[in-house]
Amino acid sequence: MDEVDSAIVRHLQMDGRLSNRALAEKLGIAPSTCLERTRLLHKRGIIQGYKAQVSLRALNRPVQAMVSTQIRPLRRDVVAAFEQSVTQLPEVVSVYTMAGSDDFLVHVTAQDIDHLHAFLLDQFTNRREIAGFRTAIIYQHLTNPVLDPLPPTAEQQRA
Amino acid sequence: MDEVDSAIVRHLQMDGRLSNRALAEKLGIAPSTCLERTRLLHKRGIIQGYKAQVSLRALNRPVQAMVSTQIRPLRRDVVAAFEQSVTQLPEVVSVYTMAGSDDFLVHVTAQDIDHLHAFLLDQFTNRREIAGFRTAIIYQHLTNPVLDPLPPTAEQQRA
DNA sequence: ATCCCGTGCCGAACTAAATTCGGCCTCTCG
DNA sequence: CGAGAGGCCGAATTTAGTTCGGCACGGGAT
Repeated sequence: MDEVDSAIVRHLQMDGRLSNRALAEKLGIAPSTCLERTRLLHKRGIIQGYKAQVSLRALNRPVQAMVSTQIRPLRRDVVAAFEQSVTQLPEVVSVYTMAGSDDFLVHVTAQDIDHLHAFLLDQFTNRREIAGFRTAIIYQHLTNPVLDPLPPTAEQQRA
Repeated sequence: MDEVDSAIVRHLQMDGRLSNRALAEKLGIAPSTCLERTRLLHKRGIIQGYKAQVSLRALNRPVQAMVSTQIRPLRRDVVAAFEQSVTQLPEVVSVYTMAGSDDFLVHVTAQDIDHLHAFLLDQFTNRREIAGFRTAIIYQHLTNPVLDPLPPTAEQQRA
């Protein structure tokens, strides 16, 4: 993970479809070298994949909310089942498993407030393991375009 | 936005580097047609771009936390300035602007707990406009791989 | 019913990119 | 000082992206 690798990661975070040639040119290296580097970044699991960014508005899901959720009993199998099933609901964008008074933060999207309410009544109120939840509307969700690597720890250096 | 468009969106959410030819073959349409469709999805703003998914662990940032933040005064300019500056900090993954008792949820990453603590002391404790914040550690963050479009509203139908 | 036009799709031709691979350079270790 | 490994390069090949002319279908007007 030298400076070239980290530049590759930075560029591909901004534009995941940047062509290998264009990327090579930006970095001042040969396309074949760039390809090799990028392949290694995949193999090492540093680059996990590529995703299209889709407009929630265009998908007709302009309403977003964060649902703070507690489940009981807080057992391994119950936690795993909750994460697994909730993540796959179409209204759910992502699930944060938390330490603290809330066990999960569930980021959900809906067509409008009525659908959000219906979704919560159907999927949350009904579930036995859900001991309680609070819903907060999200006005806006901003994302940092680039996450830079940090210098490796002493432990990672040795590996 | 017919069934073909929505299939394109679904596939590109799962694999943003899927080649046009491979995508066309999956859908049973000609590459030229598929290219045309995909271009229109960009032009309409439905597909906003592509991003490489990077492993936070490989980037040496295994610790994640959600920081619930209140700012005062809750004025437009103060809110905008906060969002803008915080989103660009390297430790920040994303910022949710919220309704309710917390004004923001800030998703942050760090090398370890010590760095997280230092980051909060440097960037949050110091700021005048931050009236208070609570930090909760994130054990895990799962993401739904595919967000499907919802059928259009009556209002959108007319457009 | 028929003609006309617009829309969308197809596939061949062309342009450009991805990929492979042999060779070279450099650095390190014996 | 020589041998080997690693990494990089660039030409050649394979594969993909892109353009464009033409065809088919469907709707509306005559």
